[in-house]
Amino acid sequence: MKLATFNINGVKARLPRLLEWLEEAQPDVACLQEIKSVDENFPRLEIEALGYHLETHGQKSFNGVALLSKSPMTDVGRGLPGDDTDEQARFIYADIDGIFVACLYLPNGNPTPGPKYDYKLSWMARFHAFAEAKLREERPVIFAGDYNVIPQGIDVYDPVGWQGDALFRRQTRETFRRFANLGYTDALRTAQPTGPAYTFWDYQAGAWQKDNGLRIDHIMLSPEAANLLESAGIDRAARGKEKSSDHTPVWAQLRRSDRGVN
DNA sequence: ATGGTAGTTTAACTA
Repeated sequence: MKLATFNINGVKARLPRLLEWLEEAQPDVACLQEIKSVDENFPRLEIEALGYHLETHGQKSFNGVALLSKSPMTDVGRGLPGDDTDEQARFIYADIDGIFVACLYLPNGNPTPGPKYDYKLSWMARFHAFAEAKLREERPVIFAGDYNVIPQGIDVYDPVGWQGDALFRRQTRETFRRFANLGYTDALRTAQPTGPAYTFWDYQAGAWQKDNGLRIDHIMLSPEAANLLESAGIDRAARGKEKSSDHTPVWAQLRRSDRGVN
């Protein structure tokens, strides 16, 4: 199974790029973030025409996540548990071929300090609790998406300049590390342990041309899912196209989990 | 210290 995550930054503006990427990359499962669309306006027919089942959790103007899968999805859920007052559409999950797959768009958190950073930390605390509970099921679990977290200095072009930013400050990295240390493996860093592996380049200041990137899109695997990992990578070429998203897709290839693999 | 770009939506917010 090939699973990919892609922050598309607006499904309406990005539809041609999205369709062309799906046809080229042929992911079995795609986790999309920042669809910036309500469910009723999502271009469902175009996606289904490529052979995908589709589940969305949309919102007007901002945020919004979607799951695309060539296999049917069951036990679909929307929203991150733990706060009934949270109206932001940042989390959707489903069972796909025996694997639990969640697509997430973690809050940016800037400016910091302030209410937006507080929201980021509280969202991460709820996510930690969810991921910890999921681990106890002892089965393949995948959390893929835009984490808005730069895990280490190697994952940003200018670590000093970014040290106060909500994506990189110490508390953000520590909170992400505590989640990972529950037992979640970073698929991309398993395939590529060293060196820059950016997934985002700002539209501004020629960031793409200068390769001033960040690694903030991650595919995190439970131990049972990590056992299935064959390879992982970044579709860098997508970022260089006309009218591209400011993010580029990250993918992981996993063996099917239909047997008792240890 | 500000602005640089893009999407959604139409002045301002988010990133």
